Amino acid sequence: MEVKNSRQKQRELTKNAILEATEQIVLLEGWQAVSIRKIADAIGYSLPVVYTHFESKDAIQEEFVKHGFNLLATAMQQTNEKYGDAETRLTQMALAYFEFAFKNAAYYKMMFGLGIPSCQKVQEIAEIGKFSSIVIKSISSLMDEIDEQRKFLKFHTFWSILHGLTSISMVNITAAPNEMQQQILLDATQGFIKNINR
Amino acid sequence: MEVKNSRQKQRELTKNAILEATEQIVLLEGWQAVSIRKIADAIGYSLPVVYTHFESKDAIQEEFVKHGFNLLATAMQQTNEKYGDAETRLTQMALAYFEFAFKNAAYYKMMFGLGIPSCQKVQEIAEIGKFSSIVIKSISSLMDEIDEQRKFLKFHTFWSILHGLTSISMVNITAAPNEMQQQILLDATQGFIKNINR
DNA sequence: TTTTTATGGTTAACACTGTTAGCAAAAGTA
DNA sequence: TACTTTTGCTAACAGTGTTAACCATAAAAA
Repeated sequence: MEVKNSRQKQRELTKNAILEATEQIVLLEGWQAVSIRKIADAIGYSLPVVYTHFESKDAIQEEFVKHGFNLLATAMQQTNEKYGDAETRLTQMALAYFEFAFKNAAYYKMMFGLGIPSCQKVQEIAEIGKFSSIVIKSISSLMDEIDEQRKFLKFHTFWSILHGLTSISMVNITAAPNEMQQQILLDATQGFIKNINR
Repeated sequence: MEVKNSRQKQRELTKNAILEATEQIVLLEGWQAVSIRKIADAIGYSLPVVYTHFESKDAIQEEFVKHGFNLLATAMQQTNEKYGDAETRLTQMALAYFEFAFKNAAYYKMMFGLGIPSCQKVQEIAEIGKFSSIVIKSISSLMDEIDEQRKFLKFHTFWSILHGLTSISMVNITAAPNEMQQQILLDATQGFIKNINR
């Protein structure tokens, strides 16, 4: 047990207040709406006080990224404990991951640096159609069925695999070596092709 | 053929100059380093001139997102034409996608709103370890092998699938319906599990 | 108890950012 | 030549992250 005098206690309290105030803004308006002045306003102190607890705005974000990964880890832990069979366990973990990301969208976006495209107009960019039609054509030549919706589903799956690997490599989180990245790509593609006709 | 007087010609020229100047900055320092004043400086005009060609900074970005998807589409097209066998064609497309993303990293990041995490410090966040160790444990219970590196590879593959689907859904590019997203998730997970022992 | 010393907090400023209003000069049209 | 339209400018507004200079007040030393 460490002894804390009232000074240290006070410091910790206002540091927590900063994080809570920031979370309020993040959840309501997203990280891009966070400003040091807003935080200072919310905790009832003047602006430079924030800088006595965090050396920059990035430092505050880092704290949130850490917290986000902690939340994700516990969500996975809980799912892990709930199911006995290894296969359903992994499937449930996939669902839990997905659920986490959308229930904590603000956190997830911060964790992976997502969110610049305005989320509204991007849907209307026609250029995406060119890309998807080419890939869909290539995928459907491997499929027995000709159901349009299943083709679209498979395309979305394939694209997700590609984009996921790419963006994780790009943010360089796990710092996997270069030749491994290619192996991962081929590994995932193989699994996709194998499963293409269910 | 439309007749363009010298006024329209001039307008188009400076518009192109804006895009080229912006590209220079984007390629050298990334999109976050782009400012309207820098652009104006580069094209030798004053600041508000930029606003006579683009109504906002977001509009400029939109242009780049479009251009990025065009580049991606032609890369896929070229790969598509090069290979006869459907299976190798799809595999080569996966490789081409990956190559495109890293050769045009600045574009790719803009297209998917990637890049807030500082890319340097994120690697050192210990909290990621908790998450990955749990998932790796769950994956390895499905594997016959006990090679550490292969476990890590499989984890990376699984994570890529999850993150890819999540972030594409979150940016909401294709606007796939909600129940389909879950199907895609299960589809990809199934393929991954099926292929887990090669 | 008095005098330093450290500390929590303040205001004000710097150097930026995107965006817009108002005005002067140039170019095209009558 | 006189009038209208376009083009480009300076200056400003309202923000942003960050830091320097300063002032009380509380703790520590004399």
